[in-house]
Amino acid sequence: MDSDANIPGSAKPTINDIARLSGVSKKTVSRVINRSPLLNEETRKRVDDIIRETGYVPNPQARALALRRNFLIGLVHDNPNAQMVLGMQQGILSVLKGTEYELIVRPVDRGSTTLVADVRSFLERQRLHGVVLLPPISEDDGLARLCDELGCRYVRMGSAELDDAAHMVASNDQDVVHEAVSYLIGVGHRRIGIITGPTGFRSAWERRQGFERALADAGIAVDPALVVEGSYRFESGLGAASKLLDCSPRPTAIFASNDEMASGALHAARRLGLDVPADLSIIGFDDTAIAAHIWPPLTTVRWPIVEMGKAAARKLLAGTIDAQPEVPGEALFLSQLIHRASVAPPK
Amino acid sequence: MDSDANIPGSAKPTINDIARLSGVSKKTVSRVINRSPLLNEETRKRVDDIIRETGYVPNPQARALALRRNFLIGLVHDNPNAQMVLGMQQGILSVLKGTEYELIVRPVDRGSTTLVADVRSFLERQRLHGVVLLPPISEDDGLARLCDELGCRYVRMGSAELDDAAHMVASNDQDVVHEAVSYLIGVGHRRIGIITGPTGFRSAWERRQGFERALADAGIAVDPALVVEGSYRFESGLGAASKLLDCSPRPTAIFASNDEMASGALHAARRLGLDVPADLSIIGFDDTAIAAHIWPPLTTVRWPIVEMGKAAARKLLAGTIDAQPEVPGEALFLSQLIHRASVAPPK
DNA sequence: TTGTATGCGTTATCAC
DNA sequence: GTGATAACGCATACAA
Repeated sequence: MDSDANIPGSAKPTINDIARLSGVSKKTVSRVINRSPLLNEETRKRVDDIIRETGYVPNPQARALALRRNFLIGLVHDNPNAQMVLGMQQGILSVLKGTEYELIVRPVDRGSTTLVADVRSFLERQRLHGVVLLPPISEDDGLARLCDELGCRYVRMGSAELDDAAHMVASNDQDVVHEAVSYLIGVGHRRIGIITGPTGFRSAWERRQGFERALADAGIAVDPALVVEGSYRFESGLGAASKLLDCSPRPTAIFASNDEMASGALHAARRLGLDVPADLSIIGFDDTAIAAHIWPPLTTVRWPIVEMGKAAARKLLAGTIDAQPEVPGEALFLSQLIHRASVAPPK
Repeated sequence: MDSDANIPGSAKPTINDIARLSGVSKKTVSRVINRSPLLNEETRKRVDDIIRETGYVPNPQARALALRRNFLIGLVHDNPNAQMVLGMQQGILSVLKGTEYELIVRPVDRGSTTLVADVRSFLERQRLHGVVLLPPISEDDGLARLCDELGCRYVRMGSAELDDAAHMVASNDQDVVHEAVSYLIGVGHRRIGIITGPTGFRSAWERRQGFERALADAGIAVDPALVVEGSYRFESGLGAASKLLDCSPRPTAIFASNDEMASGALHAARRLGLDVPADLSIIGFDDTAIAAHIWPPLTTVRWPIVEMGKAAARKLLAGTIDAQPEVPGEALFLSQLIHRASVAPPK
């Protein structure tokens, strides 16, 4: 397919070439490109044919300048966990594929006092079509207001519904943890420990709430000694689990707020010569690659992260000519408990 | 800091505003922005002051249109493995941080017959400053030529030096695998199996070469039955290892061409009731999160992937005003063997 | 050393 | 329905 068929010098055709070749004005070509409704179907077709013949593609830079808006989607995050960033990227990109939109990745530093200012200058400069905000910075209402102020569409991803459906892609962390812990209780566990995520993370709070609610619903009091905070990292899981396993009586099960810490807990158990799941049951959260590949395979919670990425992109594209049918109620995504081999009844 | 200080209506200042405020022409302002050498130091300073006062930032869209070149770096890949994509991203972004460049991620499908055409239209449309090509598509010389033709800078990442230093960021896979296998031989192993990567991947070939060279150097013949191909996925590692462990006499050590397959091999050993490392030694490749978190912690090869990402970005930025000092000879990156607990002398 | 005129490729305005 | 003309904000060629 020679896309430069009618253009001498092999320069890429511009809107002017199309206008000349099809005997209409630039503006009319522009109308065809942008699917203007008030257009004679006949001229529409003629121009469209020329466009196809020449392989003309509008120049994104020129459009961006004229429209004061880029055809770019931003992924703004603070590197929470690799699995999440990559999964979201994958979901977003799969929706963007075939459209005129591209993905631009922008890590930020949530510790920085200039976070909002940084994002502001980024958005002002790049004039993005929209952004996806990942946790934990997605929990910052200031950023959402900033997007509104700058006229930049946004979708927040999070562990709870902290915005309206058009701006939110949420998972039901609290409920699924409730289910997981209830399952532990169901097979007979009574002393259950939790390794929480770090204070300040909404996901940490939601998961802990699910844990406590499950205990409460079963009439079990929460023993403060069985609640230890972690940082979502392997070492913190190792340390927290060691602490938990020092308690007496020892807990017979541990819910770790993510897989990495769960795998740390597994190591802690092994150091003490404890068999998992015979002596200690463990449930994680995330269903990362680790979960299925460690021994024993980890019972954990699977987050439909890629689907959430797709939903986020669809929300951002809503109303454009690249819009895809949006599934109604596509704001809340249900995580599910994946049963593997790290849970057994207590001895 | 009110960046709209002197601008009524709070519109962002343009080059015209700066020119007016500092009493010079647009062109002079443009020269200041682009660090033109032939400039009166005095006017330079005056304009610079105004720029700082107003918080003026040149509009990237307008620059892109005028320069026919965007301030964007592309990461083009075919989703080889999550660790690699993310590591490269991290490295690239850390170099791009603070510059005017942004990162745009573009997954492609190497199976598609239109791969080159797809990349071409992507590059033609986006007018990127440069691209980073990840394996396995980085091994495609056609893509490199395409970049040259389109005047798009590029850097290829790979397991061997398949381009000149300015366009290549390579790791020494063959040598480090030679080292790893020699180490196995050194502690006494004689029957060593290998789970290779899929045919057609340069990395697979390099690693296998390293394996065979190490055996040859030790005067050990390669037993074809001890060479099994995998797909770089967990299941293939499980299957390949099962095959290897079926041989008699059984191999006492296995080199798996990546961690995911190594972890599959670990599961295969466990199924047979074999103890690692007492009955079977295993070495992986990648040093992914899995490696340190499985049991026993996996001896593996660490790839300086983030550093390679940084180097790639630095090469792409060379010659720009955002250029960073480039370490000489920054084309070959040395992987290293990470000793953990999955290797022991044979019984 | 600095300024003027013009172009980059598209969209918006407002006529016809 | 369609078209001439002026933005959009910056850079380049060529003068001065």
